[in-house]
Amino acid sequence: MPRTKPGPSRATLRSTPAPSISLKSLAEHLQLSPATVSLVINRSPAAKSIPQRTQERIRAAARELRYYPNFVARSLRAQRSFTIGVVVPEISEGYAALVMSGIEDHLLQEGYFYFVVSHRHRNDLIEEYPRLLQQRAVEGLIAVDTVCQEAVPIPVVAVSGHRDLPGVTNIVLNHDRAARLAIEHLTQLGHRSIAIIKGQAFSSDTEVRWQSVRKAASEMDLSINEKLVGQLEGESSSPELGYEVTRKLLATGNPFTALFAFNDISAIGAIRALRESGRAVPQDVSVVGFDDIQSAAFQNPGLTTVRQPLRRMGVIAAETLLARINAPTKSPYPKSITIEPELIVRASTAKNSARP
Amino acid sequence: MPRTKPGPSRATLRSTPAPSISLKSLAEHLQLSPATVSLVINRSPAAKSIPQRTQERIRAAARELRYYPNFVARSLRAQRSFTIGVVVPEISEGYAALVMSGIEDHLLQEGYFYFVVSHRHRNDLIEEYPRLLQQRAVEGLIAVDTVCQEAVPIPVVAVSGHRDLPGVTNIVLNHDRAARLAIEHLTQLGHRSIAIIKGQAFSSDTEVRWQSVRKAASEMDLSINEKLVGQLEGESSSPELGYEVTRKLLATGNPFTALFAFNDISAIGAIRALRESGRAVPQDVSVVGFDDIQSAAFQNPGLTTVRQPLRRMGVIAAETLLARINAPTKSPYPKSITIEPELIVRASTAKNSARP
DNA sequence: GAGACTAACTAAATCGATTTAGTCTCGAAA
DNA sequence: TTTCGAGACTAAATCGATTTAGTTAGTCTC
Repeated sequence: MPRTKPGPSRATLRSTPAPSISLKSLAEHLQLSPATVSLVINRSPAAKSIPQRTQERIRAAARELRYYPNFVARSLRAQRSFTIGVVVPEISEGYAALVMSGIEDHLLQEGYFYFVVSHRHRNDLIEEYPRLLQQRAVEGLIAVDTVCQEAVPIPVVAVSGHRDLPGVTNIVLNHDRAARLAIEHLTQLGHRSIAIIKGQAFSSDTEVRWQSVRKAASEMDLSINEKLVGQLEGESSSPELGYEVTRKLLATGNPFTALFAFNDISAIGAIRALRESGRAVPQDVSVVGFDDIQSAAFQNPGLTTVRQPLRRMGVIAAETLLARINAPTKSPYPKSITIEPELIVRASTAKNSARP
Repeated sequence: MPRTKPGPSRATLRSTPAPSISLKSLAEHLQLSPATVSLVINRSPAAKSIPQRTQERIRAAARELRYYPNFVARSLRAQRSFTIGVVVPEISEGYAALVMSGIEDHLLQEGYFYFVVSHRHRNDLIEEYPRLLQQRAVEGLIAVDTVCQEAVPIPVVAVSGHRDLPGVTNIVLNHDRAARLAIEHLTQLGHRSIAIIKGQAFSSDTEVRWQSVRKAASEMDLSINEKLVGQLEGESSSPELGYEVTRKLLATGNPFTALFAFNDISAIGAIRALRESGRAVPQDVSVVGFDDIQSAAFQNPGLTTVRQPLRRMGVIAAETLLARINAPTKSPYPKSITIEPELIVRASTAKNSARP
């Protein structure tokens, strides 16, 4: 049975407190036909035979009676909604919020609005929401850190997407470069025993980044001790997760002088675990985060981290999506766009002081 | 001239890659009229005279041909959009993001979607966005930490709103209680010289909270030294602001053993400034924040703070708004709903060790 | 066999704007 | 005096679904 949601299944007629008059009543008031008024208001080329005087009169009346075209009627007629759907794992996370802020910037500027839905890693919702959004007539989708399951018939841009799906443009960080920046920084400081915290299995960046880290390490003749590799576990996005992994890493007894965390949040948790175990950061252990979220700079010590230009990635996602939406159908589109990371050195990393 | 945005002013006809067939074609396929099909699909009471066999046939075909009712057409006819507008100062702030996450939870559950717009404290946008949202046919508005300028003809719920406007339901924290919790906590620890950081002038909570603090202080026979009162300045929401004010407070030379910040973000900045000046937190100065954002717990030391149940406030805002939207017109609605705060004691406050 | 009912549908209006294909009037050219 | 063209509009179809007020055919009743 087709889903009749959203809203109560039988749409009930309600009298909304009429905010605006209709084209028809405006036309009546002017003693003209709706057609004429519409042509003038939309500055259609077909209005060129209508004398300036009449045009002025129409516009004046529209202003005076506060006529605003009904957006829904217009959407129906034009088969366009000027609306985008944005799918994120969780709104209240710094990562998604920053990307969204970039998305918003560009979309609103171009006259588009967007719906946000967050799936909290629930697979049923990841499948259902794109469908619901399509029923809501969105013209395109932006998926943030979310692996889309099936192809959809509208343009999709995935921020940190990594699967090569038809119809999807992926915006990806240059992870090879990101890993190299971090590892290089640490090795240059003299660190050879580096612990790594991988992301959760469900995060779309996890696998790619891990490969990049291994690649960067081998390029620098650094061997990664498997005993020093941990993985975030759990759905939440609190530093707690990083704290737990780090405690486990410490518990194994394998010494390390540096730690590269999957993201800033987990790096913050890691620092707490290290402190509790009596290790000072950065004197005993250097810590590098990832993302450069706002509070990274205001940790104590300030967090050295690999910055992802998240806001910028949001803007690019929006630009790319609108370009695809407004391009002639079936014209080619980019399958992938690469973004460059940047190393932000703060106070959580220092020269290795352990004797060699 | 009426605003013809959003979207290009002349709506252009585009062939969206047809994702769904229309009611009409489904009806043709079934050799029935659209009316019949509609009645059955919507389980309208008027369909009771249609035999079960036919109903089954219709539903089966709908499923098979993947018929989904066109939402825009439905909206137009029913004069309902099942869409809400949410106005926030800035998406990427923990405060708004948490409230939004609560809003979303409830709205989606009830079959509503929402548009988000962020005004970044620009007055022109604060005026324009509610208008644009109304043109987009939203059925109600939730304003987060935003002072609405003029009355709008649709239901509005303001989270942390404080002005008594017609048509607006305010969701407010019990600031008197919040201030008392913080001040009481500090005085019980033996603090008598307490510095206060007020919020920015544009924040809707600033004034109310300040009055509550004065009231709480006088109730506890504590006099607030004007020299120990600072105010956040600047639009950004980084700890930098709290850092700056605290430096100024320290520069005046007036001693204090405790500090009550406007929010957690500024408390974090304050702690940094205190440290830089050689004061340890909490040994030399106790610090209390406000909000209890996620990272408050993971500061070093963990931040003692007054928790606002932000997520919960979002849920309540959404509930209240939907109740108003679906209530019979002109029925009375709550002007104000009060939320209770909670003191979360962590490690940034301690007994006053200065000699009396 | 007329009238009353009921079951099983459907025609058509409606929501509000857009747009194509006209219509009507007037002045000028042939 | 017809004809053409332009100027100033407008009728009506369309987008897709909903819903009221029917219609038709058959059954039952007295």
